[in-house]
Amino acid sequence: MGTEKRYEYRPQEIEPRWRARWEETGAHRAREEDPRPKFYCLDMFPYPSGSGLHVGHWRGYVLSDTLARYKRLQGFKVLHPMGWDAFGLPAENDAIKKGLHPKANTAKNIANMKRQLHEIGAMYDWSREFATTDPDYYRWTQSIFLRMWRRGLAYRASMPINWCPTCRCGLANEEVVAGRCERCNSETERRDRTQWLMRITRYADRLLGDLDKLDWPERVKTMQRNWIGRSEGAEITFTVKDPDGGEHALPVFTTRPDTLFGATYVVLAPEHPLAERSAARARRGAVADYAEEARKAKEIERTAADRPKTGVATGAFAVNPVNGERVPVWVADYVLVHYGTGAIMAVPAHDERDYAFAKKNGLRIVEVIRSDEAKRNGDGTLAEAWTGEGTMVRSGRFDGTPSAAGKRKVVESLAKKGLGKATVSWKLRDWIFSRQRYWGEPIPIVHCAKDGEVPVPESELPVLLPEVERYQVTGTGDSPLAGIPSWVDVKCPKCGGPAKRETDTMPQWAGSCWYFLRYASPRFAQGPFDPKAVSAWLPVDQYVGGIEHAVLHLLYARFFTKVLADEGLLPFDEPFARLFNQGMICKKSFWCDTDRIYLPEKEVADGQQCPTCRKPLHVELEKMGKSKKNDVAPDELVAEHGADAVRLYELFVGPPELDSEWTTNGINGCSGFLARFFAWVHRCAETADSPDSDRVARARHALVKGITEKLEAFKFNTAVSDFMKFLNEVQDAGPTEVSRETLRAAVVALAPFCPHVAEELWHDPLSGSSSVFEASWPRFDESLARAKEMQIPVQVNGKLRATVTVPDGADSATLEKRALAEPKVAAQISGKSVKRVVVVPGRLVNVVVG
RNA sequence: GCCAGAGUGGCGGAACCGGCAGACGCGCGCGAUUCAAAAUCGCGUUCCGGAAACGGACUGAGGGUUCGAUUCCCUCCUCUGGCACCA
Repeated sequence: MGTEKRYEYRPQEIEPRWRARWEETGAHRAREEDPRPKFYCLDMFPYPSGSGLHVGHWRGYVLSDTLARYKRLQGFKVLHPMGWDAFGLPAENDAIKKGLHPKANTAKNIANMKRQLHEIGAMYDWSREFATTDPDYYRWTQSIFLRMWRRGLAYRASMPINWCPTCRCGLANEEVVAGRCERCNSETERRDRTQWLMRITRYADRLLGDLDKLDWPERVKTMQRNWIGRSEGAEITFTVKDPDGGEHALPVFTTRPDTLFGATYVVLAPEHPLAERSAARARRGAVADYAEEARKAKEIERTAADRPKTGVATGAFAVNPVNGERVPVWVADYVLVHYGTGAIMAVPAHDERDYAFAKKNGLRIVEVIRSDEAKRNGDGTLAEAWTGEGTMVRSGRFDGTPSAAGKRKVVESLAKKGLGKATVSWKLRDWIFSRQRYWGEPIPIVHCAKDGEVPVPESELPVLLPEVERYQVTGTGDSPLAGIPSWVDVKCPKCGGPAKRETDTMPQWAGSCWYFLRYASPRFAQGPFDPKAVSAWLPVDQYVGGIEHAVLHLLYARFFTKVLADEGLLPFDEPFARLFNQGMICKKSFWCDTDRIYLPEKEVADGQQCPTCRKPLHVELEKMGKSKKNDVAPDELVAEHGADAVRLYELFVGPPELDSEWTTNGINGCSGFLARFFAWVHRCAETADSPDSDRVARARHALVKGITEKLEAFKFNTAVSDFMKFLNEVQDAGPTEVSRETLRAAVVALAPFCPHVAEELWHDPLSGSSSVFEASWPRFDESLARAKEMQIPVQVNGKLRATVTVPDGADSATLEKRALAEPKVAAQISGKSVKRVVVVPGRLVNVVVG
């Protein structure tokens, strides 16, 4: 015990030294000319926030770094880059809050976050660092935008948009959650504005179909499938007469053409062009009022699920193409203008929403799909809508047809008359791509009275953001850029006449749609990326990040990649082969209802009371965050235990894909383990090299086997416990039982997890001449990883009664004999007849008695 | 409502393909060291009964399949996340 004191583990001394050394020697540089196979390990692009990293942020970074270093030791050339997603609303809002210019504020935040990331000890290749706000980068974001514009993928349209009254700007649909602004939680309104959109819908089928190619978590793929929302059905054309006698075709979308005979009314979305046009004169005012109300209604009210269905009759009638029946036309906001055709045929007997609406408004309910499973009233009428399968009835010549076959037959018969066709509808909508904000990439388009939209010539890119004093939103809905005539007024690149620059900027997502391509050749000046470098490094082999990007970023990045592939710039059309979503780090938060504030744990009085008002606090386990005052800064932990210990605990805290609770004490176990490991290696190295004893050899092979298998399976938490188990075992053995080879294997196996201490031990006492990361991953021998003797449990009727020790590989006969000879077993079976003995060699013996 | 995921000691969690439930760590208890404390080391630690030997119970609840179920099947409960009038 006294000797251990000599080998005191001092991470504060070891870690900065090795980080400086790696930096000096360029140890983490990814080199294209390296002949080894490549591995591209990427963290999701961080936004450099001003509030700094907490241990929750560390989790993903530690995870990806451990994997990257493991791959490196396995003989891959590893690309593990880092950079900054620095444009966008949060960056701008943060700057406004601090009264700084976003450019200065962003630079400050980047410097701070980079310093914090260094502490982790990750093998980032900082020579490839860039930010989306670098003109050298956004020049190419603008260039890619122009490629999309030329392909007709970027276009302008006037449409109702989500307007956030607090941020005073438009939001993409994806930024509106339950009718509220995702960032500030204000209720959003609808306003009309000319917007830039991306025609992502043109790629809907490929974005959906190619999900099958990806090694991604199933839930992320499911979320994307739901978001894209492919729905097979039919467009069926009804006919509507307006009061002036004009006839209008009214296509409706349905997934249930088999229920067409049960359509008892038709509903138009309030914004549908025929709503007012077709309304009877006496009803026109009511329809217009209803539409106006619906238009102004806040999104939150409109989408509330249990909201009662409202609507007005237009007084017009539509003709059902299958039987010529006249049914009333209604306008109701439960029909959405942007889905399908913005109009539906209502079949109350077989659709819950139509059923509710029909009941409320006294409309007819006609059952046309017969099923014994349907719930009925005493008189045999439907007690609720039957939405399942059944047999067609009251459907003319289709009577008796099963509904599944009926879908096809009805459409076929309509198609012959040109009154219907099979179609596919998508939930996915085009992506609103413009923001009325200062801090984003200017959209490189010039508006000319004569030539219309004119792209800024490539040679004039980037369109730089002007340096300005005021960049706050105007509140008029225009970008602050609109208020700078010297920037806005330009000559038309085409005709030289007076023209104006587009003043909208791109959304934050823009820069993160292709950054993973730029890392391959970050300083390339002839294009967004060097095709050679991109084909050498891409696609990304392992992408690591939070689940919050399951749909938006990951869908947009896939979209951009497909467009660039169609441009002939990429030899692949999916950017991220494999995806891993780490769970969140949580911690208890303390909320005082009276004071309406969160309290940090250390200010909470005994008995979980508020220190000021003495009332009990709301205690909840929540995602760690500064705003909830439950964040833990890594700085103090690093100062006390070292980065390696923090890294180890980040992995040990729980299964990486699940949320885990951070406990302050938990890290002690990891830090203690490293101290013991450090001393153990030194102590063993002191003795003359001796061969491994049997148990040490076994422990080593079991360790390497365990770590290798667990890293491959992303089971970082149990990999760490394998290490602890190993040390517990070999510590029981004396130093003279341990070979040099075992020490080397253990140190290399630790290196992905705790790179600093592994590097230190590799050099001293193991006298490595180059970096431990130049070593190769240790091999293991399955047979040596097994113990020579094993304990086999013996059960009687499934209950454990004894354990016998037998040599590894003992056969069934031996096991049975030994088991029955066991006194405790004999006692249990005496006086009973042995019906059967189940022997599983290497596992157990179960004696069945009756 | 629909679709995922989860439910195991005081706590975080482990358990290969159906084979000793509770690995590993935290916490706690006892002991060593210390003038003392921290740190460190050793031993113990699912629960109930028992001084102990030992016996019994136990993986959200209930049922089923099996020699044997945390693991497979059915019914139900709870929690978390996503979607939510998408016709």
